[in-house]
Amino acid sequence: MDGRTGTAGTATVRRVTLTPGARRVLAAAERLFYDRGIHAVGVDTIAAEAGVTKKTLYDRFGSKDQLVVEYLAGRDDRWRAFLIGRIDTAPPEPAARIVAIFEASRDWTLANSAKGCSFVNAHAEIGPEHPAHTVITEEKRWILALCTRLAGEHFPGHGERLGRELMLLHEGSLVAYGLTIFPDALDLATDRARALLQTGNA
Amino acid sequence: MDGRTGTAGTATVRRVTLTPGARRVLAAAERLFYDRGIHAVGVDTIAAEAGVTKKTLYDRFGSKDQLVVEYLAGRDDRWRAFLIGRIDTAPPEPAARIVAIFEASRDWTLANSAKGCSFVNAHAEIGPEHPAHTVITEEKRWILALCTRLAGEHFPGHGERLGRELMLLHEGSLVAYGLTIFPDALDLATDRARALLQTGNA
DNA sequence: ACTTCGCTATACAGATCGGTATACTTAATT
DNA sequence: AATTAAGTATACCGATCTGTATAGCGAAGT
Repeated sequence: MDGRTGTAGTATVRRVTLTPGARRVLAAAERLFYDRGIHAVGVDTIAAEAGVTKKTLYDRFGSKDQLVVEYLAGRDDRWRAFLIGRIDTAPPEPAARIVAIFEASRDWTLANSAKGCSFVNAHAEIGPEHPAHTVITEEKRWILALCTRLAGEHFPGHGERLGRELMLLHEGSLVAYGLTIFPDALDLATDRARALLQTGNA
Repeated sequence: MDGRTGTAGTATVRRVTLTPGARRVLAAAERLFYDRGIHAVGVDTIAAEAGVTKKTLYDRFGSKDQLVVEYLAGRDDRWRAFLIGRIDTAPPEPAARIVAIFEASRDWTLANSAKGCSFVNAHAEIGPEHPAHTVITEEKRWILALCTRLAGEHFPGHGERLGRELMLLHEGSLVAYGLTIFPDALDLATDRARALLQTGNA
């Protein structure tokens, strides 16, 4: 996948050349931003964690804002690629693919999102004027569109409604897991999605 | 309700005397913290917005961390009082009371939470070591316990599972609304909750 | 051979951060 | 009449913030 224009890509193009130093900066930023929050982490900390000078960081990314964009766009890329891989290897029936979404989300979240959805968390810290804001909203619209399309194939005429209902379960499970409200949130959401697809409107 | 020990109260006690100045500080902090995020707002900004000197702010609250605690505890108090009022005036049947929760959440959110749940958003910014962390988790556990209890009265033996499923819908709707993924999230969650209570396990 | 690229090292700028100190005022309490 | 509480005004502290400047180094490309 070149930049962000592939099957899973968005309109946001990768603006930075990922030199070895830039890669380490991005890796450090992803960890620190997610764990501690965007505003709580300074560029000095990121540079130190990456074992890189601040000049390298600014030569590659130009600003902290842009680094935030790359942080979210990078997670977006990897998550979409992961999800698409799971969907492609799932049975072709739309219901099975929807279930595959929830199972992929569970596995991804267990491995990468102990504090919940990184996009939701970033949204809490930045306003609409921030260049990373569209990355957040587009990611959510993308999953919604995916759920809606598959739900429409499964239950023609009810794609819109079912897609949104699936999104409620999906986003709810990430919050419940991230805030440790209850432990089995990710599996519970999968169960509920399955039930929703069987009855259509129970 | 005295402090935070009433019907809707938690273990967190109000540690500050709410003098007129302190009230304006808290009002300004609530608005700024919610709109811009906790780390993005400085104490100077809050004091200026409240029309108060920084000394007054520190005389009343002692630290920014404590002000964050009061911010979240205050929202918690008002939201719980609002919700309990709605539940008390709803029909006594547990199903009707659960629906009342979702309708109350919708009305409260429309009036106070354009950017989604303030506790979820705060959780994105602070770690477990922050004194406000327990305010967040206790608020979520409280609603979960409330849903679980009512769901158990409605469907004996299935309170735990139904309560959690209701929480998925509730938290999901706040995210979907706060990130404007789709506009009717709050009403849709109410519909889904109603359906869930009718079939029990559809 | 010369230039460009990616990088280190260090120092610095101006602003803002959370928090404190000092001195004064005003109103209510005792 | 003396004290206390709640407040203003202002100045300051050291730390940290984002971002820039200067100088140099080694490897790769032309």
